[in-house]
Amino acid sequence: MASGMDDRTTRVLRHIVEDYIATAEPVGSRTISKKMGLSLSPATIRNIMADLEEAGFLAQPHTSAGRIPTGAGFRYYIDHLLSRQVLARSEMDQLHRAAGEGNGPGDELVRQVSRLLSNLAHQASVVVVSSPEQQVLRSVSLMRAGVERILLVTVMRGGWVQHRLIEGEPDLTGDELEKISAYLNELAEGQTLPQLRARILAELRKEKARYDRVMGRALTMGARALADAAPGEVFIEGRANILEQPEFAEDVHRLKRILRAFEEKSVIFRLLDRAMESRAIQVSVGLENTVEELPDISVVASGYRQGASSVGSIGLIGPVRMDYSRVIPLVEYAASLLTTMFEDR
Amino acid sequence: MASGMDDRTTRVLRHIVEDYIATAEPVGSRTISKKMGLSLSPATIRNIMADLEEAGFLAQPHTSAGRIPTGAGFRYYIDHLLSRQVLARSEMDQLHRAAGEGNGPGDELVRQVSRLLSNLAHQASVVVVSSPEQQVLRSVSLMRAGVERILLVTVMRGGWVQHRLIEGEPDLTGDELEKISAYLNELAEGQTLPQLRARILAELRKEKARYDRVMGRALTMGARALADAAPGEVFIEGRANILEQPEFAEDVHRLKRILRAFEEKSVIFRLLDRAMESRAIQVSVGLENTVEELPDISVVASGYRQGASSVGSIGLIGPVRMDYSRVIPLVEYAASLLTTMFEDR
DNA sequence: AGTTAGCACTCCGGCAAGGAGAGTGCTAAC
DNA sequence: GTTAGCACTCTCCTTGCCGGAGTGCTAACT
Repeated sequence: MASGMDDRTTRVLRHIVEDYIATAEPVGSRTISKKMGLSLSPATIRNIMADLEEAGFLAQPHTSAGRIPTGAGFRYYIDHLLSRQVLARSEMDQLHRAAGEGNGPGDELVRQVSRLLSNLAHQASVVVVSSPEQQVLRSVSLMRAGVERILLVTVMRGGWVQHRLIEGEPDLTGDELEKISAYLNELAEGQTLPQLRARILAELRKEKARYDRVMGRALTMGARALADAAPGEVFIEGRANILEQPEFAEDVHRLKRILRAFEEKSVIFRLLDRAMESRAIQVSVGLENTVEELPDISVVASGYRQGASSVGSIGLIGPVRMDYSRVIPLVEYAASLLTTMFEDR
Repeated sequence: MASGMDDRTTRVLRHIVEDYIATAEPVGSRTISKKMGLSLSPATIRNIMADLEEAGFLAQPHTSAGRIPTGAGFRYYIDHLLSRQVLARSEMDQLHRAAGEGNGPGDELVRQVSRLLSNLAHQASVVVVSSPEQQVLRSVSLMRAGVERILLVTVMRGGWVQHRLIEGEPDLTGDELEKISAYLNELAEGQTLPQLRARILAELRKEKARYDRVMGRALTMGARALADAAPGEVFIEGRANILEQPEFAEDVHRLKRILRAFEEKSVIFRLLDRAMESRAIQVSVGLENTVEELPDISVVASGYRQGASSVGSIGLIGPVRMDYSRVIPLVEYAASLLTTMFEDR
């Protein structure tokens, strides 16, 4: 069906989508005719438009307005018609610089890149960091954090730092704590969290642990602290950019819905979920994204990796009318930048 | 001048402010007359209103509209006329529960409380955490974070965790790192960051350091990592709540300005700056707050303490038309809650 | 002297009518 | 299959008008 369109028809569709992206207004037959160098008259374009409407790619807000692309129209455009823009040297440089500045622990890095991405694209940018469950540990440390409070700090490959508080631990001497910490660190290095858990349980079962007090303590504390899986994280930057888009500036209700969604991390998680798995860039248009609360927004996202395993994804969220030809390369570049940054960490 | 108003005049002002807070619309003489039990006729009220306008407490949007309070009007109301609402038991309980859930490291605690505060008040809530410079260290630890990368983790009293990356450190054996870490930890406990810096420099000057390799390394690394002061942090919760306020829903431009300000942490810092110093609650109305970008918003904030020293402040940001009688007790309670939470940490 | 009723006046908001502009669909001719 | 022409539709903007809300002023009242 979709492939049953001839070249001329698709060219018209393409022009309509691009004009609509540029102007945010319904586009009429005359405009397209001019844009195509008057090789076809407005009347002909109108016939083609009628066909496209019947096929579900266009819609009319009202009888005598121009056409606007439907979700399906955008989808077709993205899949078949889109020609990517080449990123400007300066944009790539800016992204690199942002990544360079974010040389703190992992979160600073992604945050900086995300912020710049959002400004370059004039959309809100979102990064999700997957739950650290699959990630590989580099080191762990136990630190005193208060009376009967101990902090377990874990550092993952790639520079992610996490900490969890263990409460109600009877006090230990500094020396004991150091020993316990060192012992746990030894067990942890190179393991994933589930592996470490399993390892701790295995060690606990060994007889020796029962006799060595320090070891025993280390293991039970480790088991306690790691009992429940750590959640992933979500960073959102450039919220104000979405106000740049006329569709949101006008419709306060939509704006409210999307800002509320930003406060609810689980929603964002679901939104970028698919991108994390896949290696290619993902574009969800309007209703396609599985989040009921936000039927009229698009998400362009791409996963980034740490070595072979995907550890998160970065993307943009905005109205369906987005400049995909520019935004898609941007997101892709940002994701690949993150991947390389994490490579040598 | 201000105190030169008789009781009747201030009562009228008070009713106008409260009615305006409730309805967000200019209020007329008839409304006030009714509200005061018709003890005064609309005509009399009009005369009083004219006086109040001359004194700068009221303004008319246009000739035949009612009056709305000016910034000065709100100021006077807050300083002299306000009667605080008593918090509902359930609200206090909710805040306590939020504080209980946030039993992770410090930031989770303030975040949870801030979020709930924002929902109870229907405003955006902001917490700033002062730069950790004045805070007292509980423990530090050095951890391996990558090739030639070491992470310095510091835990403050009150459960604040910070980490900084030290790059380009030649690799050490695990054993060496542990020793260095332990030594630094010993130096750090009970010190503030500046004290620790001074102490490290003093130790470095001692002869012994030159001979003990581990010690020497520990000190130079410590000096490097702590060279520049750590910045404070800012958390903003409940951004979407400001859309509840009709003044923002209507005026997209204002909305944009405030959302942009939220992305610029330094602005928020300046806004809550004053509250951090002072022990009492601070209310800045409109132009009073020193931030040029946001002349038409109010900030209600209060510092919270860790023992004797103030370590941050929590507050609400919204339109000048805020329900101060409710919001002020809320913020105060939240701040005192944070203070008690940090007490036993 | 302060308070009040009465009244003319102003301004906003809503509504209807009318015209311009944009764009369509259809028909008939090329 | 393409195009010109034309009638039609719909939105949007302007204009004018009316009712409502509220004010300020004046003159009468207590």
